[in-house]
Amino acid sequence: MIEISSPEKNTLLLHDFLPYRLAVLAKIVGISLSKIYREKFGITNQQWRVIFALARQANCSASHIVHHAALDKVQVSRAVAGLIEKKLLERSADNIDRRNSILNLTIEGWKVYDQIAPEAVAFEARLKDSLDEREAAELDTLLSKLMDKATKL
Amino acid sequence: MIEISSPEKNTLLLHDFLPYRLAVLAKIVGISLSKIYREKFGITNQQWRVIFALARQANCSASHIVHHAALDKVQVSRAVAGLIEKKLLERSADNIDRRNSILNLTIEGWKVYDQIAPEAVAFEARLKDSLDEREAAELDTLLSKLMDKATKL
DNA sequence: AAATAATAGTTTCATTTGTAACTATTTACA
DNA sequence: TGTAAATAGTTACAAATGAAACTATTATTT
Repeated sequence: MIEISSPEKNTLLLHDFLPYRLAVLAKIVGISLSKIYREKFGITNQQWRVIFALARQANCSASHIVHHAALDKVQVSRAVAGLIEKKLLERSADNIDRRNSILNLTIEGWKVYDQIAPEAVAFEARLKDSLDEREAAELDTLLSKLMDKATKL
Repeated sequence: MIEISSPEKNTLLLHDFLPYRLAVLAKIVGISLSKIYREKFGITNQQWRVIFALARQANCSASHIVHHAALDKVQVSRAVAGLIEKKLLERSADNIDRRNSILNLTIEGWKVYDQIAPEAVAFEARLKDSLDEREAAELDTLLSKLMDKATKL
């Protein structure tokens, strides 16, 4: 039996390697998106996620954000400090458990959210533009499956 | 006509937001994968990409790697310097155009590649484990489309 | 041929990030 | 009750990163 030799037989193709593709795609998308909140409002990606999470759920603690924005507690702590300094967020004490802080967007914070959110939605729509409805649904399923698997590796 | 009010009508769901999902997935996958080259060989992600690119194409310049490993020239410069120090890579001069360097894996570099590559392939296979053949092909298509779109935003 | 621009790559410096150690408070348990 | 463990969050320090300035060489223009 003849073995057909191929130059790529044992050579990994970076371009096709799934972790690489995900990293490059996520980075490009992230940089593109960040222009919306960074250039206009001087907000970092982590700060944006905190705003995003607080818009969804008011009166929550930093650790709540940790679990809902895929940030670690140091990142949240720093993002919150930055947002408080910008007066987009305010912190009050939780008298039931004084380890917790209670976080809320300020009026200004909501204004920023209300300006960025529609642009973010539009950005996502443009990104998905080349996908039809079936493909978009499929993408959703595939990302969920991969996410699920990745957290169990 | 009655408009059904939904509490989420205008609230962006971070969890469903495509750029966020891509960022989180890529990060988790990347961290998981990095254990293969980081813990065993003390190699960074960027160094790994350079090795990966050089395994594919020997005798190439740093700028060739820039274009084939999604790194900028500073990242490549630093990764190359680190790999030379580890004696996994060697640099020679290009006498036709002396601005270029000519990069090659050393024997040691190939040994490292030969150890990591199969593990990387196995890692990717595990990640794709939950996808059937059709889904894997679909993922490929969707990532290509998104990548294409993202570079044009 | 001299001056200018372009390319390849490196270095520097300021900012960001990650890890670990820390404070404060609450919970568990012996 | 008192001591240890757990949780919430911050701070400090080292390492990684990004942007800009820099060196060296080659290409282009006049």
